Amino acid sequence: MKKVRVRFAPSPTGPLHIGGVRTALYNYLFAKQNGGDFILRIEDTDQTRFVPGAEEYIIEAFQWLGIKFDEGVGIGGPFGPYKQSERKPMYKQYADFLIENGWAYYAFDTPEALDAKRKEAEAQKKTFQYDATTRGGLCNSIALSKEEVEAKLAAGDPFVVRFKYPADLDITVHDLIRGDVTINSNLLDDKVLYKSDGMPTYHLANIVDDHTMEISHVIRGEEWLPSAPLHVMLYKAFGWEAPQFAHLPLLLKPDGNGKLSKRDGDRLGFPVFPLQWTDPKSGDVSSGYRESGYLPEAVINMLALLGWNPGTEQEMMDLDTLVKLFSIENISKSGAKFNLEKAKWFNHQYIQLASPERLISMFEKELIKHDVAAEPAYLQYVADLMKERIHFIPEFWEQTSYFFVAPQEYDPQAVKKRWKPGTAEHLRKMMNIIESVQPFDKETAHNQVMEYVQGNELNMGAIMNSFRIALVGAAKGPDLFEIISAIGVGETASRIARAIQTIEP
RNA sequence: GCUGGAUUCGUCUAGUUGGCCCAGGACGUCAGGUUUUCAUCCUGAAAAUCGGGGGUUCGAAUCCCCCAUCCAGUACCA
Repeated sequence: MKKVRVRFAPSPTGPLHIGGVRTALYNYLFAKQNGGDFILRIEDTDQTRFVPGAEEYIIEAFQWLGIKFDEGVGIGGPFGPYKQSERKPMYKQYADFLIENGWAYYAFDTPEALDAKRKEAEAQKKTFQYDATTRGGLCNSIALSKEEVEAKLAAGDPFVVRFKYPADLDITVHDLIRGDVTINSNLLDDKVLYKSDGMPTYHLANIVDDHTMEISHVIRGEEWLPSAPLHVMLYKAFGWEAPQFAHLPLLLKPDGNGKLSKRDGDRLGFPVFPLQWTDPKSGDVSSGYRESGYLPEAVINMLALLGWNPGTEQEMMDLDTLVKLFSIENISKSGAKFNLEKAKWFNHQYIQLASPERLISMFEKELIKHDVAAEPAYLQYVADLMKERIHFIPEFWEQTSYFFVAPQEYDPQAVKKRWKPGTAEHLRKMMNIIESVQPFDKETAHNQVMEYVQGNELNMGAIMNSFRIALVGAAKGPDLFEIISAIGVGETASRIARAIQTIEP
């Protein structure tokens, strides 16, 4: 059996879309499961859409995700170059081969002439199609005489090469996910294979590269399904064995229908890109999963389950497990809507699973952003206490800042609800009790304070929350005596004093 | 418009050869519990007449036919 070789082939036209990441992930899982190779090819045949930095972005994104390529741009390999612009010289001969064998022809029609044809057809509520019925009336090597064609070529007139579909032929694409898909060639138009700038189009470059790189399986987005018949015909024209095809369902926007797009993320508050991206032209910044505080394994797990499942009820799967369990048969046929809540849940799960070392390292990085430093042992203590409340990495600061710095303000709603006349006096007395516990012990302190609260028949909820407001700044957080134990009795006393002064001036 | 694809709880989905499905799990939602608060956590509940309509069958989410809706493609873009 042929060795499994799959590729991910993005265009460097901007940041990598999360749907593209899923496509790459499925390719990777399939390759690794079958002991095959996973290749990164850059499809930059459209020079007008090239965006600087996009290629580097793609490589960095996969590095972050832990998805490794065996060959390709940035790695090298025996089938290089892996960038289509660098393969430019080799495509011409394949276009020529097609022309020589009657599978393609030269077309000299200007874009303006074709536009006019399209508008004309549109006016009659029809669609203009460059095909067997219209070829004869257009400016190409089928309609023109041999001499005219040669004269045009000799004169250096711009031309494209178009594929010549045989008339009335049923073309069947066997898709691993959808089964056989058949379409009649009369409904297809003669696609441009080779552009007037001397570059192949996607279709030609794709087939030539997949063949010469010995790709065994083409796993790509569903948007390619309509052009799959062309690809099948191209393999046939060249006399090459076609790879197996699998067209993945689309990733849909969470509200309504339709493909997930860049704008949806900005609108709905979740990233559409793995890494943050700054548009080099406009300067617009799009958020990324990494910068938003997602763990790469959570992103991978969530993405894997958007359109696939292991056939069991297992949901938590790391990359290695995914490699073992993945199967093309279990890929669903319909598009999947992105679900922010589930993504959040996954991230929470993976934060709970993170090793203490990793937790501390993430924690430290967040603190540095706020110019705060702390001993690893202290970080460890706070992390153990707080990690189950954290969903995203930035919360390592947002949820824990009071362990490092005194609150700068007090939640007015909480104060209004919990801070009553007499509160200050009770806090002072409780503080005295806590200070009298020598050496400090959180359980002893807790018990003695409880005695005071009960002995004075105080409202537990009110009094403890006012204490909490003083330490935290809001009515939230873990056990009070854990906080006191962490920040120290001295700091506790000064926070109490400060709260009283601020709230009851 | 044309062509192709898709259609099970709000969402992701299980359901592959018709009966074990008056449809299971997860996220979310709601209720209760735990807690001094918030979050977490635990327990429970509601939630899909399987897009609709016809068949076939003792029996259909699963097979057949028709319809509807949604999506994709329809560029010298990928």
